[in-house]
Amino acid sequence: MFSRIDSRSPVPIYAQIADRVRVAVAAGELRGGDALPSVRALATSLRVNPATVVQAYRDLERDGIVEMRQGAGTFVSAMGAETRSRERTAAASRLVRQMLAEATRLGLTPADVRSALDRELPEEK
Amino acid sequence: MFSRIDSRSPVPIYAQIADRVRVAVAAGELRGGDALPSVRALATSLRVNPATVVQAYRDLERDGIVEMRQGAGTFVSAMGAETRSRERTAAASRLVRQMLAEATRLGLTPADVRSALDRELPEEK
DNA sequence: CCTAGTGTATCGGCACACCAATACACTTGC
DNA sequence: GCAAGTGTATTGGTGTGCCGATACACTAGG
Repeated sequence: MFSRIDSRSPVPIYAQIADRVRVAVAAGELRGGDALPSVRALATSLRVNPATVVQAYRDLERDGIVEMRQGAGTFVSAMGAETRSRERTAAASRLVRQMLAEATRLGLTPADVRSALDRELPEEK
Repeated sequence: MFSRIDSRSPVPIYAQIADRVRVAVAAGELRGGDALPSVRALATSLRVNPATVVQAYRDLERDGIVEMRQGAGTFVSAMGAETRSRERTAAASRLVRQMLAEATRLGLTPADVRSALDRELPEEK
């Protein structure tokens, strides 16, 4: 599950780890209550420092994806289906708002962004 | 034109300067051949180091927005209307592609992004 | 020419993100 | 209880982006 970690990538290792968990949860491979690898186990497995794994897990906890219980382990938090769906739409909105702000920063209009999205996502049903 | 520069902002000063020029050019306030403030003049006006202004101008030059001529000054480069329009669409595409990459990084689908954009931009004709 | 004004180049400090190392505190299971 | 395994906290090293300082090279105008 954590096979591909690139230490030379510009995206930090802790982000790569957290992203793996995110997509695994989003894809349903990990469900509420499932245990994640322990900080040490994952760290030695990835040839990485435990603190790096901790940072990844803490980010996930801040976003409500997992819960860290001292002495016990780290587990993906149980979320109802509609809560999860709401989280997805909220994340998407944050992303889009941030992009729109960047667009106006560059002198682009919302219409420019919309047509660009239509261009990048042609497969529309 | 450069009245509002926030040195405590997380976005770097050189980016703030470059952005000002970008929107001024996009809005038509600056046209091809117009001279920008000299590196030193703008630097002292903003209470900023000349090298910071240089970095902003170099970024603009890399993007083809301006041309720096040693000993002469910095001028916005003359671009045909269709060239400018092509630049806009290219910039918008870059932005959207980058956002889509981030979205998949978070386990979101293109459909999530599209519906989020529809939600954020309701005024559509 | 040559001076004043322009961009160019290089160095250095500062802050911060990233990550390794190490010692500490807690929970579980026997 | 207590040992093994878990998360927690602190410290420090390394790299890099940001920006200030200073000296250099070129171009215009008189």
